[in-house]
Amino acid sequence: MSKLAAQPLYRQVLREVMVAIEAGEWDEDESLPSETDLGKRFGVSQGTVRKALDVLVTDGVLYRRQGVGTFVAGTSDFLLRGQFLSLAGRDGVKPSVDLLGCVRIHAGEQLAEILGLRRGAALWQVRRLLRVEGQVIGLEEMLLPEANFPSLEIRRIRELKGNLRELCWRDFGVRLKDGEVRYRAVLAGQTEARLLMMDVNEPLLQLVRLARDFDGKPQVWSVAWLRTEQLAFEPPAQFGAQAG
Amino acid sequence: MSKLAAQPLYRQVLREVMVAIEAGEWDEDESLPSETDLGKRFGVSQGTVRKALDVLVTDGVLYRRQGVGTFVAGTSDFLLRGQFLSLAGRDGVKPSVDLLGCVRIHAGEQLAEILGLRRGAALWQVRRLLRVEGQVIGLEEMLLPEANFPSLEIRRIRELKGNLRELCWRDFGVRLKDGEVRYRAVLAGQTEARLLMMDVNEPLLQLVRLARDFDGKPQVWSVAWLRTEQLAFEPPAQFGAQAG
DNA sequence: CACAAGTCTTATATAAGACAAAAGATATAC
DNA sequence: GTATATCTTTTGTCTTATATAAGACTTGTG
Repeated sequence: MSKLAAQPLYRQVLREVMVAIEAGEWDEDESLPSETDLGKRFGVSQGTVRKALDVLVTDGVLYRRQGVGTFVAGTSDFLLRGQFLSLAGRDGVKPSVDLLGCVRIHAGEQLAEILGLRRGAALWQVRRLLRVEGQVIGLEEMLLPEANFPSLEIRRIRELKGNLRELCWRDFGVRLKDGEVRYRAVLAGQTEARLLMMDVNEPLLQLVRLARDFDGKPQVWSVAWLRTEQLAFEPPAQFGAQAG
Repeated sequence: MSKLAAQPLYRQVLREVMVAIEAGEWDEDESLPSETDLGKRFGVSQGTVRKALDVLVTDGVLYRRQGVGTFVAGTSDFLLRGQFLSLAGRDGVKPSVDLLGCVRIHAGEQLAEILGLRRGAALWQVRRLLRVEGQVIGLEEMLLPEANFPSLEIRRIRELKGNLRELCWRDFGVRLKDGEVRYRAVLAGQTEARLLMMDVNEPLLQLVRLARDFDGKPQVWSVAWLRTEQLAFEPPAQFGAQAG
């Protein structure tokens, strides 16, 4: 391991592992080499590798199974992380996704500023429909700078089953890190009502998120509108060892 | 440290530290003994203590400052964790709280089941109003079993500035752990509209949470209704070492 | 005396190595 | 053939040693 950096060893290991993942060295749900082997490779102890992997596990990049191995976590999709729960019940469901379309638009002033672009910059707008048991339950819209994702094709999105997150780093080398989500309650407008097959002025749960890459650069702006008459939305459980 | 338990050492330490905190051995923002000293006390090494504290830090029970010490985190209040952001802006504000009242009601069937009580069991209903810059922005309602919190007095709640969380473990020894929050969009009804000084059928962001104690027993059911015309709600950032 | 630079003490933070526990795979007994 | 033991590989736990950070204290200097 290079000595030049003034960073702790485990941070350097963390970085290297992250790079390897980004390079596609191990596929999704494929096991990494054992902590011991990674230790040999980087010239550090198993414990140090472990500490690095700990961070990636709590970040959701990896998951572990004792006695078996450490695996690359599926690059689960944007706002879809999280589940829907019936108002009384305890068991949640994940929605299925239908790609609606992918068109080229231009950034408004606000959006341009948020994404760090000049006004009027070209953007891809991708829209998807969320369903639970056939019922349309949500609409999701993502905006990506064309500069960073030059040849975004709907065909390719379909190939990856609409998983934009996966696509971003497979085809463009951009590994996205989730940002904070903001919640609002809004009334359905014309567009939403039409796509979600509901009446206007019905309440919708709106989620907004800015996803950045691991260098902190803004990459994807996404907004979702969810119908919550029958189901409530629950964001993904955050990790960290369970207390008790 | 007692050897009887078939749990890892650091879990036992974790438990003991938690008990000590619950017993009020160290006040809010007061530093714990050093990791080394705690190690002596429990008969384990500094590293083991550290691992236990790690969990409590990511759980938000403690916080650390290198070279200084480890401190008991303030028992910040329920749904108030989280902040409000103006729709464009990036800097959030925390709302101020006004206690509306505390009355004794009886559990309906559903609520009784959720809280693990018999139907019709007595509950305390506490209501609070949230304000940002004077503007009423939210209503919060909490329901606590009278059995576990026998003498809940509005005077006492006021004393602790409406911080129910603090009150729960100061006066009743119940340390609450946050549960997952569920989100919905609803329309304002008569009651909400009146208390929030708005029209009926305006959209409201509804947050529902079941808070349990550290033994997993359900303790407090809370619901909040938030106006999000001007501001969006952002839940608290979850911890875990920052990647890099 | 005032003030800044060094250094001492006490914290947390990191690293390595030894060992334990869990999960599969494989061999063995019956 | 099937159940049970044992072997191997992997993650998980724990200790010891050392590094780094932050204040307090000391000391030199105008």
